[in-house]
Amino acid sequence: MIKNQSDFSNILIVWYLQNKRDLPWRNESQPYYIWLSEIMLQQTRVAQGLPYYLKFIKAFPTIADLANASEEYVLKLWQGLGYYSRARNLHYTAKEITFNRNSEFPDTYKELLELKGVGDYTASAIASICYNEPTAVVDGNVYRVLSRVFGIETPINSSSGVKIFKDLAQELIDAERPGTFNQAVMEFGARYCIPQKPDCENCVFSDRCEAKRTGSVSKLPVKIRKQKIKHRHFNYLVILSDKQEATVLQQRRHKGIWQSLYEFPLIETDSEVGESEIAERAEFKAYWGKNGTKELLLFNESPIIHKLSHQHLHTKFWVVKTAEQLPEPVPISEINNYPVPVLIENFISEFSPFQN
DNA sequence: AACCCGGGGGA
DNA sequence: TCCCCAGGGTT
Repeated sequence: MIKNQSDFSNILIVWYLQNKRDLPWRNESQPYYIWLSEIMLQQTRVAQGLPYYLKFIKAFPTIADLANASEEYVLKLWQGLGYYSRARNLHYTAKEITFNRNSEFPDTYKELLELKGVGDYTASAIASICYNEPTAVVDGNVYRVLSRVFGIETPINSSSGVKIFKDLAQELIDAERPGTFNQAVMEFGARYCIPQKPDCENCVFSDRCEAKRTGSVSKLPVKIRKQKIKHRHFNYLVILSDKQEATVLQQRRHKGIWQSLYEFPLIETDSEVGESEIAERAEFKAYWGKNGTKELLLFNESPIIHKLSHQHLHTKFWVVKTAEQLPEPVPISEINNYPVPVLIENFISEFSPFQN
């Protein structure tokens, strides 16, 4: 077992200094860059978030640049990264700091926690990395490392588990270099103490890891509940104007998936439907008019199943060629300026009339 | 406490 | 297929 706090911390930090990746935000101490990277990496692998981080700091070198951008442009750059409320909250908070707080970034855990989109993890990360405040981070990596090294079987997503792991991490943190400690635990979890088949024999904690001693590495951390997948049926009306120079996009305003992103006019049904059902819907008839729809044809015969972590979207794209004047036409040449879900982006890139 | 929110990658 | 990812917000 680990004898004391400095024992765990020292072993860990030695490993970290020898094995850490050279990531761009590790060369920064400006809170804006650390904040940006932490928001982007929430529930997101470094490999996936990295190109977005580089794109953002290039487009928005300062927090004021971000604050002065339009939400639509921020969402466009965020497109494909998922969890779009992160982008909306990021933009909201950039404006809050720039315009209401005299461009002064909060510099304590407590104040950071008040920012929209900043929870316990992110506030701890920024406070420790930027301001040397000894506040321990607890993310998926920390849960895994601590549950194994200390043999803790309390479910990580129970209220008692959250407190137990936070308290333990707080006991273990190196008060002299909290930012290094926090990043070290996470890096160790991400690169060595991995979910599946970690190399326990050569681990720096091999002689004191409780899970290794009891052979329970593969069972830790314990996690309860599994969300069940919900199936939905989407029918998109891909409107094509007479000369095929314009289409129609609508913004998703209500709460739910893809809030604030754009999509084609949507008909959601309880089950898969055919052409006759679509033709009866008011949403379709709105593009019918006196001059008549010239064509209604199905782009994909079998539904495209777009899989989110908690929903499967069975999707049909219905191409509607109409002679009607479109209410708010979107020129095809501008379609790529709109932030859209990956499901829509994939269709756009495959649908020949939308290619230049 | 339970549920919602994306998309991608690894085994 | 299933799991998980440098989590946070809402109800």
